[in-house]
Formats: sequence, structure tokens, C-alpha cells
Amino acid sequence: MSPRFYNTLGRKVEEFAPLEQGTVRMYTCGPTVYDQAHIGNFRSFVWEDLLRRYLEWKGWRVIQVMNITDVDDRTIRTAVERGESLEQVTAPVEAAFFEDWRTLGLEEVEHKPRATEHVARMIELVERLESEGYAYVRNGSVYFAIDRFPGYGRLIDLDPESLRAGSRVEGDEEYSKDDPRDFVLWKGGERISESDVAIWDSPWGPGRPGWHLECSAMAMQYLGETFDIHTGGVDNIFPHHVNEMAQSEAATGKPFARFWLHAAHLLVDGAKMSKSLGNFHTIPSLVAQGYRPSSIRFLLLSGHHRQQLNFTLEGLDRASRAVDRLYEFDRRLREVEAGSPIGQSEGAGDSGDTGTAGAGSVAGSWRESFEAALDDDLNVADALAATFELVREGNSMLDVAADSAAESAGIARELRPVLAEFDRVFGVLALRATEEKTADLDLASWVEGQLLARADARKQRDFALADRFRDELLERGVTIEDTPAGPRWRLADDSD
RNA sequence: GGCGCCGUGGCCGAGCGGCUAGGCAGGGGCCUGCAAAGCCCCCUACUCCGGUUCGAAUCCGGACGGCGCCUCCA
Repeated sequence: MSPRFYNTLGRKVEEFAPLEQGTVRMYTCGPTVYDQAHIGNFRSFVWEDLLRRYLEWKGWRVIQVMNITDVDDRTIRTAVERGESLEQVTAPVEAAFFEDWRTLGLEEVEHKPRATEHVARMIELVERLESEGYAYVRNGSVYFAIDRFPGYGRLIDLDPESLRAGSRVEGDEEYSKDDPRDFVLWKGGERISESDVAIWDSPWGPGRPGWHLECSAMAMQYLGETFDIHTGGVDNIFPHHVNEMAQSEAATGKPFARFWLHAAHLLVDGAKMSKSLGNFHTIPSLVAQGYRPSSIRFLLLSGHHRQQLNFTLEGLDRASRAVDRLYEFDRRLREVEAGSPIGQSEGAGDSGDTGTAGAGSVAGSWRESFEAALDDDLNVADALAATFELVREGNSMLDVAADSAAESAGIARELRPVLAEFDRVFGVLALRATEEKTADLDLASWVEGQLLARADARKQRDFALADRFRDELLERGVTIEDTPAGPRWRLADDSD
């Protein structure tokens, strides 16, 4: 089955297949590295990671490009204010961004081009537009003439006439466009004095590229003039993607991106999240409060990408418990499959796979639900529902088979690959496993001692004493579980 | 003003004409010395008002409420 995605271009759900069989080419609007990325930014990036992982799950090779915007008004302003070079401003922000990226378990993308390293390609593109007659020069700047390009605004059925009346179009005194609706391709002329931290030579004199240019130039360089998917946040649809598409298609005469997928915004406590309002969380700030990256990832993942997602700390707590449920099940499967510790009591004699036929046959249906859900415009919630059904029914089967180690192991062998396969897309369990807190040796030996003492007390049926040991352990964040094979312990997370 | 999205059980969040998603929380039970983990049962909702239909949370119209975009915010 082919997945179906809601395509902003055309505003409808369409069946997806890549242009080149076997390979999906995808462009993602990346970060502007002027300040620490916030949780809202990562809502988009996590969703794009899910999309990427799902495409891979479907068997396609994915070539993804994500730009790093290291030259724009904000990076320039910051550099000027601090008296630093552009790179001095952007390098640490970019490093922090990729640290967050790894924290959330996002997959590496194939190309991460920086705008400042592709100015030559951008200039070429402007020259091409100029020679095709879509661009004009005024005072050292180059503009795109939108009324010369009939396809302008096709992405959103934008009526160019409606832009004329818009109040926000006026008052852009810094430029001298023929038509206020035109957008700048190359910023030169008198503009350069205030942005001398970012100046490049060009056929039109010194200046710097316009905002939309980098995405067009870099997408085409790494993915070709026509490629499969372009992603980004909804806020970028207009003007960024409209203009990016116009200048690209005007230059090449070919369709640019075939599918445009956009993620809705994240709200925090029901309100719009923006850096200017200051109501934002960052990955490091949440981690510092004790929240696990896997909880953050789960929460950001759990809503549909075209729906606004309301981020709250309470939601993060719930996400954490949901992840734990998955994680505990995964752990149970591992232990059972290894034949220990639960169910170990059974003799090793019976090697029959009694009872696992049931597991095998239902495994297929969960897989079907999972795929059907994600094929349907990435309905993550439904895919998660299928996953949790697997957890519940799997636990149930293991409960029933608890008396037979062989049978339990057979069930685990059927179910663990299914769970693992789902997590190849979610990336939550894998992340959760990496954060499992490992106790230092001192603590571990202390815990073992306490457990031995407690076992002794229990043997004597001195449960008051045994419970005192358990309470002491709990105070140190150690939760214990008595299993048929003996006590088991783990460290709690410290979000509270 | 223009364009668009959304109002679902205590909370989060799917569903988008009939077949009571899922998670978290809460209540009861099984298991356990007691717990923990797990399983079973319960809590059966769709902002309001009209309409279409044998049948609507789902379609249409309206009201009310929330949110987003409308030239450098993912």
C-alpha cells in the first residue's frame, strides 16, 4: 500500500510514490541558528523524523536535506550587536541544535548545507532568473517580479491581487521595488552598510542573498530541480514557500517539490509559542528539570502533525508513564525470551512452541493496523493505539503462559520483533533504553545488600522489617518488584 | 478585513454517516505477606441550535468559543 499524505499543494490527501523508484528525496526547512531552538521547533523536526523513518520503514531509501540558515536579519543583528563575526554567533547555536537533535533521538539527515557556504549557487540562480526575465535590478538589489510569473501563489491558490490590498505589504521603505508585492532575491545597495558582517560579491555589487533563495538553491543542488517532498512549519507556507516555489519554478520551468507537507504549531499551555513571548521551553531546560528525552519525544510525536499540539508539563508526565508502559513490556519480552528470570522454574524439557501460533497470527493484524494508520497521512495516534493493543494483549498472553518457559519464550520471540519494528518508526523505546539510568557501583552494592537483608526478613516473615528496607530503597529512588525469580530493581526518573 | 484550522469522557488524544481507538488519572477485582508490574471489569463522551438521513460526534446551515497565517516565526 502506498501512503497518502495531505499535500498543501492542492490542499488534498494524495497517494505518495517517489519520482525515482526506491528513493525519496526530501527537503526540510531547517533552523535559523541565531538562538537556542525551542520545543516548538522540535515539534516539527520530530514529526519530520517520523516521516523519514516511516518512509524508510516502507522500504525507500531517503535522501534528506536540511538547511542551516546562518545568514538572515537575526543572525546579522546579533553579530553586529556583539561585534562578532557571523560564524562566532552561529557556530555555537548550531552545535547546541545538533546536540538537542541527538538528545531526542532524531536520525541523521544526509545533507545539512549552510546558507553561507552556498552563496555562489544562489547567485547563479538569480542570474538564471534574470536571464529568464523574472528578475530586475534596483539600486544594487535584485527583485523577483511576481506578475511576470503566472504560477505565482499556486501553492495555496493565492490570488496575487489580494496581496495588493494587504496593509503589511506597504511600508517596506528599505527597498525600492517596482511593485510592493515583489520579493527580494539579492539584497545590495545601501543595505550593505548595516550588514557588513555578511557581504558577498555579486554581479550586482556587494550584498547578501534574500531569505528564500537558499532553500531553492540548496534543494536543487542536492536533490535536483524536481524532488519528492518539501517539509516545514505552517508559518513558512507564506511567504517563504510560496516565493521559494515561484523562484525555483520560474528558473527551471519545471515543478519544484511534488509534495508540500506542513506541521502545525505547538502551543504551550494553550497559547502560541514564540521566542518573542518568552513562553518557551528548550530541550536542555526540560532535561534539567528531570524530564526524559523519550517523554519529550513521545509527547511531540503523539498528536497529528496538522493539528496544533498543546504542550504542558502535565502532558509530559503522562507521556513519561505511557513510555514506561512500552518500556516495561519490551523489558518483559527480553527477559522472557532469554528464559529468565520469569518463568524460569519450568523444566527445559518441553521445547514445543505450544501457544505461540496465536501470537504469530495476531502479530500480522497489529502490523496491518500500524501500517494502515501511518499510511493514512501519518496517523500516529492510531499507530500508537495499535502498539498499545500489542502491549496489552502481549502481556495477557504472557500471563497465561507464565507457567511454561518455553511457551513464554515462543510468544516473546513472536512479539518482540513486531514491537521493535514499530519502534523503528517511533524511535521512543530505543531512546528510552539509552537513558536507562545506571547506578554507580556503590549504590548498586548497597542495593544488593538491602535486597539480601530484605529477603532474609521476608524469609523470617518479618514483613515490617522487610517493608522498612523497601522504604529505604524507595527513598533513594529505587523501586523494587518481586518476581518469581527473585526481586528486581530499577531507578526511577527524577522529574518529581 | 482576507485565508485556514479546531471545539470529543476528569485530562490528553484518534475517529469523520451505523460497528463504543488508545494513553494517563479514578473505582472494583485477580495475583502478591503487603507492594510493584501485569491482567480483567467499571467510569460509554462528542460546545449549542436548526436541517439532511431509517440512522450524525461524523454531512449541511447558523450561533458561541479557541487558535493560526496574511513579507524573514518550525
